[in-house]
Amino acid sequence: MSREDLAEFLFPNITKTIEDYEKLYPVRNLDENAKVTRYAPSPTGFMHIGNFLAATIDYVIAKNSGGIFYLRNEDTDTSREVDGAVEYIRHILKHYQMEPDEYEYRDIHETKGAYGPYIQSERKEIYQTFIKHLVREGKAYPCFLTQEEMDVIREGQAKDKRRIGIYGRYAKYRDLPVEEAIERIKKGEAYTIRLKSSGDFNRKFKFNDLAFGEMELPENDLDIPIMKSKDGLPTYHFAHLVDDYLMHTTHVVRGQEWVSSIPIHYELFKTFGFPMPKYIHIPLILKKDGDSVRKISKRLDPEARMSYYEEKGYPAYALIEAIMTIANSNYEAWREGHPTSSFTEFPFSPKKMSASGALFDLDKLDNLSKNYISRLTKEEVYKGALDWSQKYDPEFHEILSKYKEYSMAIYNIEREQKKPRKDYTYYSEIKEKTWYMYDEYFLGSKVDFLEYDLEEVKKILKNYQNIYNENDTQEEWFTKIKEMSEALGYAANVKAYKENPEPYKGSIVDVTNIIRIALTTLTITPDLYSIMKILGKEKVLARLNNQIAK
RNA sequence: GGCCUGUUGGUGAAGGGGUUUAACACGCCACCCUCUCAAGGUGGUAUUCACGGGUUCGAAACCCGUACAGGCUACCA
Repeated sequence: MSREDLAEFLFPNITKTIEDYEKLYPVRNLDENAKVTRYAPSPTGFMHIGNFLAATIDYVIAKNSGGIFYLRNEDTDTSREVDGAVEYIRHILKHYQMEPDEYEYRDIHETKGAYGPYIQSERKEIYQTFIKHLVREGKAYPCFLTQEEMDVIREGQAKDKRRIGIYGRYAKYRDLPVEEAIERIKKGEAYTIRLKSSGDFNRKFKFNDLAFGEMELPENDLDIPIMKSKDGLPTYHFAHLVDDYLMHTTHVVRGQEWVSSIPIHYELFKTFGFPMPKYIHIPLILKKDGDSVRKISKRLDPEARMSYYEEKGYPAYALIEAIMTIANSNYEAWREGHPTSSFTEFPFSPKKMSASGALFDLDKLDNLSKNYISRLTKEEVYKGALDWSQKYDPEFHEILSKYKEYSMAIYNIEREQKKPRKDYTYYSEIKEKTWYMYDEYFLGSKVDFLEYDLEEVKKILKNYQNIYNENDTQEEWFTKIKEMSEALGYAANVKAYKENPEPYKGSIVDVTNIIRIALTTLTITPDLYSIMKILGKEKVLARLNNQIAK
């Protein structure tokens, strides 16, 4: 019996050939410089910030070159699959304006692109066609090693300080006679298909990574599994080969943790004689943990998950800016010169990427976000707050819907000027900073005048009630406050008071603080005059009366 | 243990032999402005580029070694 027989026995239903698929998926009709990239996540139900970095770079590279950015669902590990995961990815990509040109969304029955299926579990036949070819050529074989046997091998290798893995004499089944293999399978023994590696670990090859530059790596000599026993699906490495070949990916962007797999991929592509895509291995996003630094972890670090940024309500723009700064630190300088350009116009350079991992700087993100929100119009801020609260704070959402103009007036305080206020870092902060403007929240909260004497407080509030006129200009209003302060024994000039506090009960700061507390419960708010304008006469008087009546 | 990759401030980093007394941005600190804030303004914030050696008239930059850090070492991606 021959290898041909083994191939037929293993894959009796596979009738297509590699050539058939090559015809089905011809070279893409694109410009010479157009790049084809993909975002290829596993549907595990969350998105890691590192994956987001990769996706962003993928998107920029494709769009910047007039190429294609497609989404491929890498669901070969059925045990890790989570319901709704792809739907989540779809939402994220949409939210960050990185919608793929080709995709397959089962949940909404939508698919686009001529190089599909874009879901790996639907590509089983394709993979098996390539595997069958390898078996026929004697470059892959069924392996009957059990998990227990492999554990023993690994332990032995570790003990003897040998390299770990299935290679050389540990590859027990690589030369098993075809008859015996068929017999074992007929008996129902579980098997994987392994690559029969022809590499030599002591030989090096040169590899050019677009980010790292040239590196020298040892050849792969591991008989790595290419097809799993459980469901006949390929492993990542093999799917990468087949998919990126057939889908004509030109640039693979992935995390640095993959550089150690390059020898495997190099051998795989070489075995088939396929051209390798270009690789851009991107820095890992790290996290400070005590004195040391480690890869940011979805389990330990909330900020590793994209959902963290959504929950807080960071505008998509801010996160993209922050992530682009990590990709290429000259991005900020470019942005200064191109304030209204899309990030996709940025001339991204893989070489300029840091080779060492980057700590994600939340302070920087906050700053970017704060600046961005400050440049928005009041309508845009309102929209942002409305969208965010709809999902994360329904009660606040109701209030916002009810008081649209009123809310926008709040957001407009010191906004329409050259240097606008920077109050809000993210949308969830808006409620924290404006709640007292709404009676729904204000009326139920405690008003605490701190260490101020309550009789004095009432006196000040009564006086203020008398001079308050909702039609005053800001200047008129402030002049009145000053006059009132002096009349009550408070210094109108803070500087003078600080230099010589003796003759006074306090300063105008105390007076305005008391009014501020009465109106908002807080000592820190935006400009009082603006707040009263927005609250309106009725609310202002009611809030003052409330305290006087106590 | 093996293989690979890194190492410039609190953070992202620029710089790839002399123009660096190490850019820029964020953060932090101080002061000014000021009704509290938020802003805004001014200034400060690495005597030095992990360490040791070498090459050179000259090194953060080039070479070698060491240390340290990180990644990978699954029928996970």
